[in-house]
Amino acid sequence: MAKIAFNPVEATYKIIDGSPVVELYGKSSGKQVCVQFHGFEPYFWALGESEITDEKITKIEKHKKSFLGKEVEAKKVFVKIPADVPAVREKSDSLEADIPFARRFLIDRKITPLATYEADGAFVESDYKCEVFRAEKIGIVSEEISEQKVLAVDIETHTDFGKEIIPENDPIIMIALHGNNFRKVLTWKHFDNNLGYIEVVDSEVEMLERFRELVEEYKPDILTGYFSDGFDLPYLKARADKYRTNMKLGLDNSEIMLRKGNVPVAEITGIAHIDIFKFVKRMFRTAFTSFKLNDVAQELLGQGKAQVKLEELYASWNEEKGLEKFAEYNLTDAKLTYELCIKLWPNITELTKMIGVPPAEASRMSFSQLVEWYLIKEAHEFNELVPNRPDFSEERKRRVESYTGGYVYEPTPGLYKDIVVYDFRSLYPTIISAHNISPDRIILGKDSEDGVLKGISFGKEKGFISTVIDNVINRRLRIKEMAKGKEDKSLEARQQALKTVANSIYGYYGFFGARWYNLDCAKAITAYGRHHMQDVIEKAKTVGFNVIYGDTDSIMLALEGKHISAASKFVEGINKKLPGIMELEFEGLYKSGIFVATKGRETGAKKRYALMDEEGKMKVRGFETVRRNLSLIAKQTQQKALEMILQGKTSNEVAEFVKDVVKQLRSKQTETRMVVIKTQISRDIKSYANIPPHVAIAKRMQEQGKKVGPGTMVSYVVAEGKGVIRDRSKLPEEVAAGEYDAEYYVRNQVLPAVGKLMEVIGYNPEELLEERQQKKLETFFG
DNA sequence: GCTACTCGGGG
DNA sequence: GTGTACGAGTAGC
Repeated sequence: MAKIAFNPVEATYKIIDGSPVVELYGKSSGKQVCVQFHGFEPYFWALGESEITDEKITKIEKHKKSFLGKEVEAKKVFVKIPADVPAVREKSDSLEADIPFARRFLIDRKITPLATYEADGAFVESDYKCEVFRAEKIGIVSEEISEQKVLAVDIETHTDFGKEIIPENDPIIMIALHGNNFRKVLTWKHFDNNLGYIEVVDSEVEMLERFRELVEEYKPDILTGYFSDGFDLPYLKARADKYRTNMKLGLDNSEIMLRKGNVPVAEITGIAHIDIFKFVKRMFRTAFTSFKLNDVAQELLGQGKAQVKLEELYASWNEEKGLEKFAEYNLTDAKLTYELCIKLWPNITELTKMIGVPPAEASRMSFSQLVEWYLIKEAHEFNELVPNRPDFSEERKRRVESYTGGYVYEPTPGLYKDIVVYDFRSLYPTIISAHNISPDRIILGKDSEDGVLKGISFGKEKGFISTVIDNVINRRLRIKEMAKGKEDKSLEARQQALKTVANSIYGYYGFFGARWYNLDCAKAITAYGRHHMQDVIEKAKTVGFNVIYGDTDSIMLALEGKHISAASKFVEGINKKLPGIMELEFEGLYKSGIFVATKGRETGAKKRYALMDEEGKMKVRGFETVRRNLSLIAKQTQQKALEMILQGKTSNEVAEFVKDVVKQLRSKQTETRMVVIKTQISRDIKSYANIPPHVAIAKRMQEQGKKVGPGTMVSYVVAEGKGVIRDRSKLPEEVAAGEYDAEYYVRNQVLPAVGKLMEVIGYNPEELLEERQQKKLETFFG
């Protein structure tokens, strides 16, 4: 018998001689290994008294379990192979009959990917690309994780810029690889260069084969790319298919696997494929507005992509000229991707360890999935049975159910000075904990003791989910305590992971696809949230504060000459009376803020405001920010006007600025690029039932003999004329300078963008147009 | 207000 | 594969 220590990074299973064998791929003494485990039996749970018989059932055990607050006797029904489960589960009220086999193994054996385990057994013969170890026993050694070898991949294709990228037609012309002390750009045309990392082969197919070889030699544990689920890996596979060669990157010699669905996923057996774009997009969902590699890298790494004109690549390749800079560009993309993956790896690691699923999966999971898989893992620890997923009709029913959300205090439109903002720290998680909001503790028909909930209350004994969230919150507080004064990336990442899950549980209760879906819980949480908010607002007013705004968990007070310490003292008093771990905390102090009116009314718009801090940094919420189908002139005017107002410029100054923009538009001096609206064509032109402006443009482009299809970016300008917008839309090159419809841009773009701002500073937006009326009169009489 | 549609990331 | 999928914003009616 041999003993090895290893860190699993991937889990799957195979049927060998009619029995399932779990395979854990990972690292052992710096080398890739596949640890096989025989003898883990597939099973599911069945409720109810009735007898279940099926020839596929190998044995049935009886166990005492809890299920949604009830003690039940459940039958553990075993079958020979995982695929037997779907065939047998229909015969009873089954539970946990859809937990994938490899994941079931991880949960039951308490194996957390990336941690260190020891296996007893022996190496066996195989044709795999790594050694295969047959384990008799697997046990945890430590939670320590080993260093992972990361390889980033990026491809360039031969695509006419602006056209749809078609894998069947457009060859791959360069492939960049970037690892630790490893960089390479493969290509199949010779060109002069001083770059040491270029390797030239004779054809695309040779390049694909060389790529496969390089991956095999480098032996990465992690393969990463930017949007590689939807682009690089499927593309590599498609090109390999075309040449009837293979893209068998899997350690078990399997192909790249593409999961079809709404969201594409590419998988490689034994190597964790991380599409770092997906992870970034979830992690920074609210923090970033753009998720292009250049912007994300700029934000997280402080450096952007290599500056090239990508639209020149196509011709450059044809003419075999100027290719060096594109090779550099290609490598830079791979390098940035590599560095993003390295930088975010601690976060992926901590999420993996917390949720207990392999990194390739944890990195792609939505918030509700993270919560769900965490709860499934915990359920096993708590001897709880996992509820089933909703069926189609149940899901549809849930989709239309709605309920009251957070409390929003309606602001009085205006410009304010010296604003202090307080937040309830983790409002919903702390409510779940403090008020024991758990599906297994619901008591219907009884009001809560504090009088907040009517017709429902929650028992005193801690429930499953409220216990789980309690643990999560407490662990997070301990870690934050430990991390104090230190710069520990993994501690920071761990508290982030805990926060992510804690913050997602409320949304999970109300998510239509959730196993522990519970609208009563979701409603109770928001009811408590509204109660506590209203309570604070009322008390603030009582002691003489001017409450200007409040939304769900935050409240803004105008100091109006009061010292900030008066506000702190007030909040201290509030905190003493809040139940459990609930707490109101200081968020920030702002020197000015603007709140606008709702459309067509006098009342203050909710969720639409801008604040400016001492350093002049703006915090803009709810205004039209960066939407590409809004013209630049509208976006820029709004941004600038907001800035001026918050900096304390007079209403005359701001009005003059906007009037200037209007004047420029009307006097036809605005550059065409400022009035261009861009939209992409997504499908075949003929298949549109309705014709929006950009489709009308696309049709005309077709008539002119231009190739227009899915992927084409259509830019258009609304020109002067009669009828609906689509009849007046023209291609930017068709319009002469100043041919745009000034009135459209003034009234439909600029004015809506700044109108409400102008009202706040005492300007009737109509006044901004008056110049034209005068002009009209002049021309009439002139 | 509802429905149809687009977009994101990638070249 | 013992599974599975988005989510927000806009134009047109």
